[in-house]
Amino acid sequence: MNVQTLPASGLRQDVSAANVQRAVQDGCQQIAFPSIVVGDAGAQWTPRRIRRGTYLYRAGSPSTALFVVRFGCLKSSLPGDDGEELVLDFPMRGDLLGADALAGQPCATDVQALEDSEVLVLPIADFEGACSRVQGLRNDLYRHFGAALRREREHLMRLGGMRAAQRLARFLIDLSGRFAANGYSPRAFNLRMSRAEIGSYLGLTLESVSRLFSRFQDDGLIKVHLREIELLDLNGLRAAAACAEPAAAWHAAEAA
Amino acid sequence: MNVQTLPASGLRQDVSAANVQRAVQDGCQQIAFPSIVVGDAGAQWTPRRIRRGTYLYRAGSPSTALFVVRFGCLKSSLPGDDGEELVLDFPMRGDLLGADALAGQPCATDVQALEDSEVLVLPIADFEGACSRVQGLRNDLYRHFGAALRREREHLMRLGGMRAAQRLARFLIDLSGRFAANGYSPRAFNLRMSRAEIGSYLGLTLESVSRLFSRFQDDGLIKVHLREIELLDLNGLRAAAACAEPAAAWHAAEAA
DNA sequence: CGCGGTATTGAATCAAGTCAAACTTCGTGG
DNA sequence: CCACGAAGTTTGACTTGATTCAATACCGCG
Repeated sequence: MNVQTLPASGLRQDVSAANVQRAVQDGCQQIAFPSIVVGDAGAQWTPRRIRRGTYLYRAGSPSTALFVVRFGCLKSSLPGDDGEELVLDFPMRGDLLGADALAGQPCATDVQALEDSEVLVLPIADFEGACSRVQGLRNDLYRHFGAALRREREHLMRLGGMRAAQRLARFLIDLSGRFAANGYSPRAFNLRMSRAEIGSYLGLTLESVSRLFSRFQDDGLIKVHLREIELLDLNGLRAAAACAEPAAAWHAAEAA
Repeated sequence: MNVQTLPASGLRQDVSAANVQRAVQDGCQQIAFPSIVVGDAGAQWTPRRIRRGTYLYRAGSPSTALFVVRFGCLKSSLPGDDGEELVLDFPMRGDLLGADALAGQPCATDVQALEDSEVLVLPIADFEGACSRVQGLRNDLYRHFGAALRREREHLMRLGGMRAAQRLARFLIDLSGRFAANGYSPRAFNLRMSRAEIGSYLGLTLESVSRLFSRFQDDGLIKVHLREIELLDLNGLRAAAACAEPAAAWHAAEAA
């Protein structure tokens, strides 16, 4: 098992396209919580709905529970001192939230639902008890932490050493994989987030994001209209994601 | 206790300047492992020296242990597919390494000593046992994970929404705090890393880093010669770190 | 139908990257 | 001990990718 390989997951086994998408380079985001699914004594987890636009929690508020996203798409962001927010992640199915609770720290981020979503809640008070009862919960947790750190590293890589086009291409491939793992099509999906939010996440301005979408479309890599997006040329996208030379491979197609 | 506040630490109590430096904005990097220091049954931790330039572990190798840095300064980096490395962090005293072991994953990063260093080693096989024996170890671990995530968030912020000068200023302030917490002077210290490594860490080129050092020096904020650095005007640096407008406050001093 | 929020597009600017050269420091070996 | 070479650093000139400012277009909704 190497870095790219994912741990076997009970959560994912019902998803048909998962295996295909697993290969889409950085698939690290799938965090499995088999112990939750198997469930038995894990009955402590209670579902909770979050309507679009509402917050699961806000930065600074006391952290009281762990959450696992069951479905939907959220946004976790760091509210900047200047009013501007910095988008850190778009948590989706299987992602864990509220880890600050374990450390006994107040919430460090805002978490808002980008669409109607549902999370499973485990009050932190019940955590130790649940751990001793549910075999594997703690291991799942460790795995999650590892995955979260790896995910952030990926993100750092995007922000640190990549061109704008690369970042966006990777982002799309990444999303494709995650949506696929959630049972949606890996080729055509619906961006839950605005250009501004994508920009913040990728360290770009919303205008740059918009421009790049247009350029990708002109190059025949994608078809995009507002938040509807279709990936036409996965390989081309991968090339754009990998290639430091934007004028190379996928640009040649421009002439055709 | 809020986000900025640090947990009480046995590791730090002998350090005189610590309290002063604690205030230096994002002091989150101090991860305390009181349970190690208190030690008693935690005798499982064995020290290990790492000479400058040698690796503690390499990406891809099986992860066998947890490590806590006792002294020295290391570099953890993601070896890029293209040969270029991406510097993720400069672990120092109190920082935990090898968390991949908990998740049962192979090492994801290279970790190399930038100076002669020492780490404490806990073989992963002994981990559960140590947890049950040493009260608080698991909590320390959770705290560490929380801190690590918060630290990465900080880093993301730097890379995402900040100008080059801001990033470097924050980096210096950050380093100052960490060195201080390790018993060194917060005002004058020795950079353990090259310009290229700083650049990689901050998402800049080495030339940009060099230029910015020169500029800070011209503006009277610092004095720098090779890797010897002295912070002359902490407040000015903080202003540079905070201010999105590089031409503002601290630039006025240029005229004087 | 008109309005507000979101997205696209264009033109001008600027920060940072790239390429290249000179200089310093340091370790090595003649 | 000094000369040499390698590695790391500084600085300059130039290029360019991305931001900024601003105008226009579009979609959804009351």
